[in-house]
Amino acid sequence: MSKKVSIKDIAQTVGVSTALVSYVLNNKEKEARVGKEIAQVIRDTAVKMGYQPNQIAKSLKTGKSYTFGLIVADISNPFFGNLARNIEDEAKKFNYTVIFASSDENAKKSQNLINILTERQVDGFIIAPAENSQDQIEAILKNNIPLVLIDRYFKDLGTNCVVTNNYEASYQAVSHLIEAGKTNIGMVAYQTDLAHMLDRKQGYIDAIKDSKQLKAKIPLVKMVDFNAGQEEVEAGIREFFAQNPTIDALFFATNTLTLKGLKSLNKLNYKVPDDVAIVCFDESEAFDFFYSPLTYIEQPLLEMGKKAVQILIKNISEKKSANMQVSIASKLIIRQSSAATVKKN
Amino acid sequence: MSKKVSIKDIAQTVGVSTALVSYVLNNKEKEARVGKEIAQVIRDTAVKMGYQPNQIAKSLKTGKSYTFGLIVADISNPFFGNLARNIEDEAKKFNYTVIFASSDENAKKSQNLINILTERQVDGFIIAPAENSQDQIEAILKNNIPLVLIDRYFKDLGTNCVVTNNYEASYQAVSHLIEAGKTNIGMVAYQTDLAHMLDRKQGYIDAIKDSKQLKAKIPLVKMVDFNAGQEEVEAGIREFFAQNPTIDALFFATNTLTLKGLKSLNKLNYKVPDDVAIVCFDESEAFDFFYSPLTYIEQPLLEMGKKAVQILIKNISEKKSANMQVSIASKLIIRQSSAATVKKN
DNA sequence: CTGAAAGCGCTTACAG
DNA sequence: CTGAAAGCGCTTACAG
Repeated sequence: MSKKVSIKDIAQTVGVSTALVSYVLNNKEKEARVGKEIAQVIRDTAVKMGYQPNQIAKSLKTGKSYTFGLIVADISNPFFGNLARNIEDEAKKFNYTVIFASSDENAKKSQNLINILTERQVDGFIIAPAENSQDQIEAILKNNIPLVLIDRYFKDLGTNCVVTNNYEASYQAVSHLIEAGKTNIGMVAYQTDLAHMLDRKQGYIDAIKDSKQLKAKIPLVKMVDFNAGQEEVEAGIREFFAQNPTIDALFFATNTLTLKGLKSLNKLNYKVPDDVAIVCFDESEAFDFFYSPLTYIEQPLLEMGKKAVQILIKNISEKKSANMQVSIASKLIIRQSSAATVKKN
Repeated sequence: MSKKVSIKDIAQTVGVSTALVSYVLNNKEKEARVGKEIAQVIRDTAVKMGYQPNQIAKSLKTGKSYTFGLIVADISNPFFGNLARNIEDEAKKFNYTVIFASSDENAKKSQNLINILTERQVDGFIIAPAENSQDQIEAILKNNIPLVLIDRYFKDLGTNCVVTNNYEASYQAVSHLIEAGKTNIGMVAYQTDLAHMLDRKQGYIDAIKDSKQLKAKIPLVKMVDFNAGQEEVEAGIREFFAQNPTIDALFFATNTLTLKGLKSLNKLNYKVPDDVAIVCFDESEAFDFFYSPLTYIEQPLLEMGKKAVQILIKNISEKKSANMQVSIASKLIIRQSSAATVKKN
């Protein structure tokens, strides 16, 4: 029923101009040198009338929305859910609000989301870019909208980005498997040109190639489509083993791949770690409950989220700030699934 | 570099008034009876100039932001992440955008978020309310902002809400345990007055009391604080068993409780289902990987998300639409963790 | 068929 | 110390 109260209503009630009310309510009394008593009256009246500022009007006038857009592949994936939560918390510290959206790894959807968010005048973007969305990212830049890529990035674009050390982490994880005595380590990865995935693959490949221990230094990578369901992953893994019967360890490139992969291994009756040792990128509650707790690469989600927001805020407030490419170290958590091979004799 | 192009820029370029441009770009040519050729010129020019409407300005004028606020306990909890995703998708169908926020079950944070979102002129709220936030919900209503509660609700308030059939689902789950031959079924729940939790508890209690099979019809409920960490839950469960050594089944009230509970059982060396059978509310990827795959209550997250959005949109568009309380049936997924007791002789 | 004008709720030089 | 006024980018009666 009650109409919303505006600055004008307060001004009329107190008997001053809207300018004064605005100054006081924005704590600019000193700059504007507003009388102390009248300031107090304005403040009290605002409270009494239940005034809530209209951010939309403020935004239109100031050109700042104190909002930014977060585009991830899928907010229901706990990896992104956690990232989103950390981003939300950090954004709040700067009085920013987050509009989130899921692109499903789909460039068309991604473009659509970018348009919607741009029209809503977000002050900046944090994006985990989908494949083939490079031109969209460039367009944002050309529009002079601050932007930070997260999780993924584009090598050719010198944009801000915050990622984990994909190459090194993979290299380390695979080296760990080699040290554990595994001799035929396969990798299961997504079929994509996105740099983070290529880095993970390259880390795997180089660890194999650099190894002193391995006799056969032949990388074995199985590619799976981004939208592959349980059946496709299962078929892929079956095929992988058929082509390479001597595989004794698998390195999974993401949490979603791992979950589907583990279910596949169960179905195919491979025992972890005796038949196949496992290491995977990302974490999941499920990894703790697998009969052979998984060795995994823990990404620094908290630091990544924080850093992304900080860079974005910096870009928003400073006219021309240099681009930053930040890589934050992840951590290999070693558990049973990669236990050392017991020598049989 | 390039300044954003406005309706005024287009008007000047074409040589017409901003009114015409507005009509055309909003597809109101017929109502405004704009000339066909000039309409086409306007459209072409808008595209050529790369025009993107300023939603903020639109909102200020029309009083509609096409945005709503989603407040959940924690977006990084997959339960809420999934809900959020379904809400996002449904909202998009109505050209709505979602601002999300996490309250951490904390009334103070919740109030803060509501204020922020109200100032941003959201057209409505979808809220999984925190404990003791009843007055906040009432305040939203008094402000005439459309609102739908989700997951949880307040019995005294006749607000819109979309929940699952907590009482019946619990009743059914516990009855299932009784039928499986369990004789001392305990429940682990959160200590809270929130109605969804009370309903789950009551469902448990009544199933015990109504049972024909059970000799001892004594409900055993262990309460745990909402913010309890792994240690507290573990201590609670240890205590629970100490006080009730004959417990042979546990019913967990949520996914987070279940995850901590399972870890506790592992530590305490209870075997599922032989020492304790398990049934839990909600689902989790982890449940598939527990050595004894869990029997759980699957909530209809897709339908809940959709329905909540639909009710909200209806409330926004219709001046005075009746409140709706919707309960959607969940589904008991029966697996090994609640396998029937084998009679020993 | 089209344009001039008011106004959404704010902020902020400017003038006094 | 305070007020009148312009203007952010739009929409929408109103008048012609």
